[in-house]
Amino acid sequence: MKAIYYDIYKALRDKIIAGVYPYQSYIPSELALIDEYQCTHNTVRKALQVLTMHGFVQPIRGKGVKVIWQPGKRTRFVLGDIETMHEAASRNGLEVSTQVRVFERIVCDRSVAELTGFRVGDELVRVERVRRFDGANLIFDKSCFLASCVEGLTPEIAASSIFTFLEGEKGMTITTSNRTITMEYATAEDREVLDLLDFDMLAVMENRTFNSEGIHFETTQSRHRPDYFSFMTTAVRGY
Amino acid sequence: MKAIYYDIYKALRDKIIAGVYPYQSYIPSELALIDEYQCTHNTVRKALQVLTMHGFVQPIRGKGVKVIWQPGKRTRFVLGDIETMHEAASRNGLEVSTQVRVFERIVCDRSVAELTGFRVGDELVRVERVRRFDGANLIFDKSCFLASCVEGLTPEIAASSIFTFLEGEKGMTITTSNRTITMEYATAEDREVLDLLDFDMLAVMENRTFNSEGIHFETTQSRHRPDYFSFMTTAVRGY
DNA sequence: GCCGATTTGTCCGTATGTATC
DNA sequence: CGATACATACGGACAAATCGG
Repeated sequence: MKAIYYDIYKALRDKIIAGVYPYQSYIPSELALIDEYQCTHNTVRKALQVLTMHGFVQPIRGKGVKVIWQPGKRTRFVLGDIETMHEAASRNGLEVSTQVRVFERIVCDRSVAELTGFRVGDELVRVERVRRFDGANLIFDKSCFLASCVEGLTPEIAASSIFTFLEGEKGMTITTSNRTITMEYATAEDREVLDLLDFDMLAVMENRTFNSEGIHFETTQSRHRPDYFSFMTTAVRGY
Repeated sequence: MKAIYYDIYKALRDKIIAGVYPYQSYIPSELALIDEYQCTHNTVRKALQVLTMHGFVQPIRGKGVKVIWQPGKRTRFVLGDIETMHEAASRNGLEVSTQVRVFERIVCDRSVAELTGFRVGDELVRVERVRRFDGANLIFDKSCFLASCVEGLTPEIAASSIFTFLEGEKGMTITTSNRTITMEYATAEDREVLDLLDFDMLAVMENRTFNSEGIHFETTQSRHRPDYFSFMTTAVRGY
């Protein structure tokens, strides 16, 4: 992302998070931002639009652009943007270790197609990983990747970061991720793999990820122990 | 919303949902859309941007704009945009009835402030509602509204639709909603109020809603029976 | 491998409308 | 009423990626 509007977006976002522009205050006007960043109206507006859709500010006609973001009180694990497990973990000040339980090539049949959204006959790589942090196995990831998109992937890479591998070595760009969050009963397998204490249900987040070609190349089902699950997002009317 | 870009957005979105532009196909090019809607490049692009951020399409440089939306398989209840309980229900083909359990004015103290994000001393209206559909009490809503924003609200209105009242009679515009999804153990009160069967945990969605003035005027905690909870959203990298 | 046509991505400059103060 | 500030749209320019001849 090397666009002017994106630089402005990041600068404003970071100032809001740092408290330079506090909750309920107004950020500088469009005209002031034009002056500061030496660009046009439209470029500033694009930055403000992204800032708005991420829930940081709200523009009010005739008045200004008001900060509506407050620092989160929840510690625990928080998701909501596209980020790797390690990014999320370090943001929470945690060390994650990953154990790869399954790593195999399969051909997509009807039942897998139903679960993952891939087509019957697609060549897939199936990976199951257990995420351990805070001294317990807390997340169970069951993934399928389109084999043609992850050529060269090994169990060793899966244990560190698949996304870093894909975006680095394979030059792929992860773009869109469609998510569904539900709750499910823990299965016998969940109980065997995770440290569930006496929880009998899990927070399940399904993620269908598309690359910059618009190809659906990954479906991951992340099964979280309930006390470590927290998801944040923003909805904006009209946009 | 009476803007050209928004009309284009809606037209394209509806065609995608209707299957006119199926999954993995390309929608008409920007040039074709300019021709069709008699507007400029930029206006079309704004419509495409919104379509992208809602997870319907993904633009690919040099090729076109590809549809990545698939019809959801999940029945049950689905949330994800800003909509009223009744909108959501009718989308799922259900009749909802609402029972108002609590309706009172309170002054925000430290513990309420902690829970809701309002300031100590704010005058609030506290409402508790139980949503019944499919023959069972399935959702327990605990809300607080800024009293100054909901003058004239009655228990009768709360039983039908508070948002319709606010957007209609009071001319308020609901704009941004910051959401957090977690899982919690059911309390004795939950068990008393909801038909929980043998579920001992709930999906809890907290909603902090801002109006067009950027005023945080509502916090609602919706406690869902797990088997009727399903949340969908889209994350886009870069935007 | 090159070139030109097509398509999306970013940005500029301008004009007009609407809401607030 | 005028100044300020956000909202929408126009028209033009060039960059970057893709594809076919």
